[in-house]
Amino acid sequence: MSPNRPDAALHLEQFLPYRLSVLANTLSASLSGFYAGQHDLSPPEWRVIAVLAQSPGLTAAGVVARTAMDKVAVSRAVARLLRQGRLSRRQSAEDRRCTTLELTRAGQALYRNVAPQALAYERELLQALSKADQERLGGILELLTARARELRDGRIISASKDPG
Amino acid sequence: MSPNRPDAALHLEQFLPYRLSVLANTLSASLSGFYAGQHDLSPPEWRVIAVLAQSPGLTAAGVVARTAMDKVAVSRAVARLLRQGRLSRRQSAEDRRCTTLELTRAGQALYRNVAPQALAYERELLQALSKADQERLGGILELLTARARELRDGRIISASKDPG
DNA sequence: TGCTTTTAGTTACATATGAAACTATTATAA
DNA sequence: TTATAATAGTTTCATATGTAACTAAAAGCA
Repeated sequence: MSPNRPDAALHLEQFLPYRLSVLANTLSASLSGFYAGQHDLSPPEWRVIAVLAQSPGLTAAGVVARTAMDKVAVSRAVARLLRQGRLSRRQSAEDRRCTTLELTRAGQALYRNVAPQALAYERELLQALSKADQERLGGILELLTARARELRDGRIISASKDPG
Repeated sequence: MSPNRPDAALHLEQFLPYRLSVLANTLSASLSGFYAGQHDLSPPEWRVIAVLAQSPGLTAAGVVARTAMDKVAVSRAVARLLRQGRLSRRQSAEDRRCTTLELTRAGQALYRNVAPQALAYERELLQALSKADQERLGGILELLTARARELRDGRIISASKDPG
């Protein structure tokens, strides 16, 4: 990848991808415990609900495009939400391959119930940070996410030139 | 980050736990592709290697304590690393329940090979950020992780008093 | 038109993961 | 002591997840 001092030690608890993974998993465990315990809702299902609350009438592919979920996850979440009566779908007339998705009344009620609690959770979390850090965080995540995608997609082979 | 009233809409792509999850998963996919492709090594296995490189002679429980991994994951990773000859273990004389773990020469060689590449990857990633943001990030992650654990363990019920 | 490719979405399979049960050993305490 | 609880680590089982294969419909194109 890039030639650093080849003998630099890696300290796991200081390693950024590891730290992000631990944090994200901790949050995810809290939240999914809450979704599951209170509402019989898995995290992928919640994501689908949240996205459709904002953008009713999306197709499954549309949900995929807006959520970093893969299409199998979306397909399964949608199937379960349909069974639960939280979602309805209608085959498109022009293109009979796709179906558009909408929240039912029950789905909308669920969203109105869960969304404020999720936001309250986020607020509690952010109170760990100063106002200044809260404001930086959004930008930092955006930059890191963009870079992570570039690295994953191999658009960056090795840019660093031993910056010392 | 998000100025939300109790009835504010939740926008998934702005929701901190979601964003962290997407970022962590992207990084994890890159890295585990690399570990697996180049070294036949799973992420949990890599974590065990990294921790033992720093702290030889830990028990499995010691690895658990230092890594947010659960004991089943550690047990499985250790079993596989033993089979691969990357780890050795010795039953403790005082307490015959526990075994101490050490990297073999092969394990050490693997660590010396992978660690610099992982660090290089981290460096590439961090170059997305200004020097100032790089320095803030560590502190932010520490604060968020601590708060996330408090929330998960229920030590905080609801502290916020509508700060808006 | 008819052949090939692409896209939407589902299903099948193989692997990963975590909770809980289990084995073996040590600690506690009546 | 000897019953009870606690700890280290493994195994079992049930679920989650991703890859690849599949079906159906549409698009490209010869």
